[in-house]
Amino acid sequence: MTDMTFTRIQCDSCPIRHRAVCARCDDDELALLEAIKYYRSFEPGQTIVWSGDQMDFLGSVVEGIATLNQTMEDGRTQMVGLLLPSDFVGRPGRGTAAYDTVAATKLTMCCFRRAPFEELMVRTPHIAQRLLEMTLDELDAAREWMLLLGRKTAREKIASLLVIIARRNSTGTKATPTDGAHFDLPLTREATADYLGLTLETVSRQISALKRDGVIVLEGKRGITVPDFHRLIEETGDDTDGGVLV
Amino acid sequence: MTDMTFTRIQCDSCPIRHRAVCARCDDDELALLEAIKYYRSFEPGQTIVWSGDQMDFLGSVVEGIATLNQTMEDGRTQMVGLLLPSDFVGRPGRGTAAYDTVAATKLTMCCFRRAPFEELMVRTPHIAQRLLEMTLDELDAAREWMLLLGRKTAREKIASLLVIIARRNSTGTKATPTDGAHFDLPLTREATADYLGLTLETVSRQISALKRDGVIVLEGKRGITVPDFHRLIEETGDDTDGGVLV
DNA sequence: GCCGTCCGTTGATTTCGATCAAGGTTACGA
DNA sequence: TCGTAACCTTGATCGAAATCAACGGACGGC
Repeated sequence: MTDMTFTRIQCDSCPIRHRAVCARCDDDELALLEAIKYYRSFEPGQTIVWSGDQMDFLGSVVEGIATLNQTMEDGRTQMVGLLLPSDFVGRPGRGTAAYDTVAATKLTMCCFRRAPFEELMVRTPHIAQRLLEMTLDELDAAREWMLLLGRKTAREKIASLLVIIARRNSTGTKATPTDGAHFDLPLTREATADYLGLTLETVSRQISALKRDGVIVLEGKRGITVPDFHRLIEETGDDTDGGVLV
Repeated sequence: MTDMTFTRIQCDSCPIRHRAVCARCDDDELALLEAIKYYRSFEPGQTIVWSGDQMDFLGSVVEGIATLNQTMEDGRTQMVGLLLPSDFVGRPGRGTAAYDTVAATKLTMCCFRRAPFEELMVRTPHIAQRLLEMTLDELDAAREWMLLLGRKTAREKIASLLVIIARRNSTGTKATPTDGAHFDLPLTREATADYLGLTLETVSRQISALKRDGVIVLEGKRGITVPDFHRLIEETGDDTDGGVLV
């Protein structure tokens, strides 16, 4: 299989085409994007970019999960971004990474070389408009995350994370999964702790507590089944009257 | 003074023109913006928009301070946005507010009616590009805030907030104020607590502690002088090697 | 098979910030 | 001038999560 064929095969299912920058591109523009596009793979735990490094590409997650992390001098770490398939990575107009970008699982990214992408963006207004929409969505997610970090209890934090993962896993954005939903927690206890602003011991204890109380069922270390999804949502502390907003 | 005159006078010093959406507008476009623009004033404590309400305008803060707040069912509140003069409010493409927007001080906003503004945005690509830049800046700020909420101690949180306020107060973005910098904390202890994910008692205690340790000097309840700015920065827990990034 | 490493769990104890409670100060209106 | 309400401070105590510590299971290499 040649590189070219590989690229085309990926492209058919590439979320870029469907949910990200090219959502409204015509064929000519898509051809230009194809020309500056390439794929990269990473292993779990591998750091893609270090904070402060030059970052000569932008891109989207095709498969797997990446995280953005901020670390203080003394080692305290806070995750500030969780990138699932179709999420965009990198900031147009700035070539320097502000955060460590780390592969949490086996990861495939679809990258665009920075300079030609930014050129294309200037010539193609709806790319900036689409990126604006995506960035506003990310800002909303960040603000919900801030409520979680600042005001929720450890138990509510865990429940909230499970709901977020379950929702992104089920088809359709923001869909409420059916009862009995099953999914894998894609993060280690430590990464989960960094997401939630907790220690890994507290994460472990609270997951055990939710299991003990029958809110979730564990299969192995990572597999999770939710017998009653509404019950889990109640544990998050969020408004239960459904996500009308966002 | 007629309304029209008032508008024009404000416009000369209106941050909209200089730092927000019209940064690169030509005269025709500016004239269009003028036509759909109006000013609104609010008193401290007044809620501008409630979460879930219809929001038929977008705009910028001209003078004073507004906050975005998220509240849980049981009353726990987290501030998720602090809007200083020149900051943009509202989300193009969504007419429903996601957060409570509250005036923290006497406040003047410059508003654009939603429908014509969004029309103008479609016709004028660099407005979307400018808004994208601003939104990315806000996202960066939100992520720094997440580190603060998730991993910093109460003392570090207070110090970080003081640095943020002092920097925005001094001329030039991200400038490091001179030693002896003096400014007013524009938030009540309660609003400060909602910003930092603390209780108002803890805020009060930590401010007293920083005063006791000579890091800051208080003048009245809100006035603050920083004798040694570098000393304050050390208290934030952030990298001391200066904001090379952002 | 055995060893070492990584990941996760659980227990004992400590600690930081929350909570409960009491006053103090300032501003403003009657 | 006094009274009151909003805002702030400080003290005593409590509790949730951090920290310190030990252990167990899964996996991979030798």
